[in-house]
Amino acid sequence: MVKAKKELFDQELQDAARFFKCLGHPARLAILQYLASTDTCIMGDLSDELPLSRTTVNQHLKALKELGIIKGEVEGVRVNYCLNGDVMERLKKMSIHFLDSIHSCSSTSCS
Amino acid sequence: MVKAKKELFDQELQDAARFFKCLGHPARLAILQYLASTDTCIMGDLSDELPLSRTTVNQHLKALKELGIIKGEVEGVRVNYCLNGDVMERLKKMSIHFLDSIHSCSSTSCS
DNA sequence: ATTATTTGACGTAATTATACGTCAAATAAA
DNA sequence: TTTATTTGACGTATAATTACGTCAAATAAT
Repeated sequence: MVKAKKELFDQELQDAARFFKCLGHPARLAILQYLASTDTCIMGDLSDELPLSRTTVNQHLKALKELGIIKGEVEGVRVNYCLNGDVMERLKKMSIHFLDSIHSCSSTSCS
Repeated sequence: MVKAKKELFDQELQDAARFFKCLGHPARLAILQYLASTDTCIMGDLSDELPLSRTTVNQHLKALKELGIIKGEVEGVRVNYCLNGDVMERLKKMSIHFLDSIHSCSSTSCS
């Protein structure tokens, strides 16, 4: 790659793409599902649940944290992870807004 | 990477992740927006519109075609691209279903 | 018939993502 | 105090993505 070109697109598209990309791995979707299913969740719970090592799970958590989709409450040596309701809501709205703005063509050339 | 682990997750999660991943690049979102805005669209139109070379645009089109999100009608030497309404609808439903299934926790530990 | 368009296949370089092990620091338990 | 847990930082190897140029084949235009 000579140069990354993502920054040449509309900011809105970049933001949307970042969110979608973060949802673009089954491990991260599984993490979100697990966090939605429980109140208390530390990393060990996740790496027990997922077929991945602790370090890899940590990496996926980092990606989700960077977008603010999840947050971690430090409790001593442990960190209790949970979803960020506000960001999840924004993410949901953004997805629906974007997908609704895309309506398929109805011309005869598109069978 | 010793081995890809994606296939160890639920098929449903894998499918959802594949769709989200495909939406995870601003160029592909821009392509979808453009296709939604016009009836007739050949690749030259897209590479004029986007800040990317024709070959790169072609690569993104390929990714979208592989998931069935768009389709191309061959018209002589040209290919008229358009959205696949059915798949777009499925994608929309899947997104909403998945995101709705994730509701943030309400415990006191999650402020 | 010759020239111009348009596309997809192929190859390639650079970047990013994925997966994991090891280690040190911090806290908890013994 | 010593030992065990838990986490995040760091490094590393492999795979995938992104971006582009070149080329041949097919069709359209001259």
